[in-house]
Amino acid sequence: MRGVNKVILIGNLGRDPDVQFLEGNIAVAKFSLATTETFKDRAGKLISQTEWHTVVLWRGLAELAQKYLHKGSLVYIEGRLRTRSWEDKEGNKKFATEVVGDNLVMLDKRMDLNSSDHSLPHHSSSGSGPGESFPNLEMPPPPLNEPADDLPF
Amino acid sequence: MRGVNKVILIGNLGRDPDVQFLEGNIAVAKFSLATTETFKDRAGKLISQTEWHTVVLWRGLAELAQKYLHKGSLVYIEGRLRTRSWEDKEGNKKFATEVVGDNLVMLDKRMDLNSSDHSLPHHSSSGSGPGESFPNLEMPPPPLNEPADDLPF
Amino acid sequence: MRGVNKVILIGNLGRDPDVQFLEGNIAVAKFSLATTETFKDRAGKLISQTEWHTVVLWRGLAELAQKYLHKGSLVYIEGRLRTRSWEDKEGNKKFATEVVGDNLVMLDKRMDLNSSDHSLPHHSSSGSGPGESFPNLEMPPPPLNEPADDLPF
Amino acid sequence: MRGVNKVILIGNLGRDPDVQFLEGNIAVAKFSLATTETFKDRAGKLISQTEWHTVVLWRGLAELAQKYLHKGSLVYIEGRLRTRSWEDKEGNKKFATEVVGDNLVMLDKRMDLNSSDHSLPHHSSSGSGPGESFPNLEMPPPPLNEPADDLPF
DNA sequence: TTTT
DNA sequence: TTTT
Repeated sequence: MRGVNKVILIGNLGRDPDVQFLEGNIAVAKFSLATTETFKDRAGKLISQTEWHTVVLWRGLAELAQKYLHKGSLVYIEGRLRTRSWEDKEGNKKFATEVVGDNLVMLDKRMDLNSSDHSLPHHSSSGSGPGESFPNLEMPPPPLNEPADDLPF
Repeated sequence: MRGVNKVILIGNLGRDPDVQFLEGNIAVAKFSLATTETFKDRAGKLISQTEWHTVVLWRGLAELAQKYLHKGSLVYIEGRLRTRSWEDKEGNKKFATEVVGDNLVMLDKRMDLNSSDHSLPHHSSSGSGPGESFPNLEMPPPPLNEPADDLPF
Repeated sequence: MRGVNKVILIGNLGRDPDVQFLEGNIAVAKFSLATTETFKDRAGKLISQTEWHTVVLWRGLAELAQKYLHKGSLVYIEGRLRTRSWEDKEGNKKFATEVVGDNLVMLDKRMDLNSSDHSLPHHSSSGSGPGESFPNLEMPPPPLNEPADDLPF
Repeated sequence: MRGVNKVILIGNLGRDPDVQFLEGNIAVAKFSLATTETFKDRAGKLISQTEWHTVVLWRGLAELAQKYLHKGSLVYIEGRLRTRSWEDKEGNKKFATEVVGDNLVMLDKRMDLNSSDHSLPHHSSSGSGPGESFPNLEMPPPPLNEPADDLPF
């Protein structure tokens, strides 16, 4: 391949994720993410600029989103751009550009997953239950689990 | 600020850049960029997937684009996502997501800018000639860096 | 230029930043940053892997670090790799690779800077004072402050 | 996980890759990569700054490196930082920071892998021939994407 | 040396 | 529509 298509976002969810299950029980989550960048303009005035992104997550990441993300959550998303187009009922050509995430890092304190106890309550509006043992963690950048320090160099 | 909005693309221009000059002689360049990623599907078949992006460059970068980029050019673009919306004449809400570039690296051989002479002819789709000696490819044998700048550590 | 040298880190400071001022009152901050990635190995076992990085910040970013960062702070750092080498007193060749940051985003709740009130206490060990009015915010990726939506396309 | 450790490089190999095979026939490639960034200093003078990185690739990527990369090759590398430490024979503590790559894009024309034939000769420093028709540079006129996959939105 |  |  001779191409790269990469997006990196840190921002807050505008609403709770919308999660659906396709045939085969494949989860798809979708939410709006606001990234706000602050800088000084030429006059030295602090300018805050917010951009809204549509983020789409599949499978394990979608299930994580369903369980742990909600309106206001701060997340890091790494993914790629994808533009879809279609015609609405009036025959108007429509475009929508989305960020298809393949890595998700939750940045809210309450949402850390590094602990071995994953059943903490988490400020969630949707609720959850026991036994959230992350069978689907499936973090995308596959380990590779190299023989580490026996590098022959 | 608590946000990040970053895009990294490597791809080819679909057409020559469209460059305009706003009042104040501010250059704005716009072009379509195709990023093609190749991967294997579950059956092990090589799948090639092309995504088109609208890239917008301002000022100096737009002028570089005008001078050196053309249909087919391979470039690295680093920038941020920006979605604009408007209503067309029929009153339909329209959206367009663009990548506003704030870094540009030309990856075609003929387009190297490391020389101090930026007035080379370009737009050449094939031709070459003498003097393509790429002295900077013959780089000093690996490391051996200098003893820092003035870092007090 | 035909090169890219970019690093993106999210992690926690191992200690309070070490900040020094060079002649000309130029601030330089240095700290260790731990990035922890969790993934499943082939056996499905959750593996947590921590890497330590040396981060160096200059000028305005160094001053932000001094004021707002401390041991444990969660930050996003964007920068570039730089390897320095020297000989110690025994004449041994030494190398050190650092991440020179040119963007910093504080991800701890208490440390948000988007508010207009910047004098909040912040769990800091070093303390601060009133009137921290961010004269040096100087976020690196210069605004560019484009004439926005009067884009001629 | 609450960490990110990501490196993105574009540069030229300083030497042919050094490839070794560990037990289990696992390939490991190692090479030096020079990234050169050009910018203007305060006096407006063009400054060119080269940084050398040690890149390590595993398995399939190492095999690609062996087949297609050589001294001077221009590549995009995406990976993560890893610092190893050890003591040399004299008992001196040594450190080495490497970029462990998990994505590789070859940016030299001759090295395009978009074809399904990966067995091309490479190591050729100049020659060319028939069949370099790059049909994928003649891409379909911009957008007009397909109506999504099966996304339920 | 961090974080959960 | 978020966040501070």
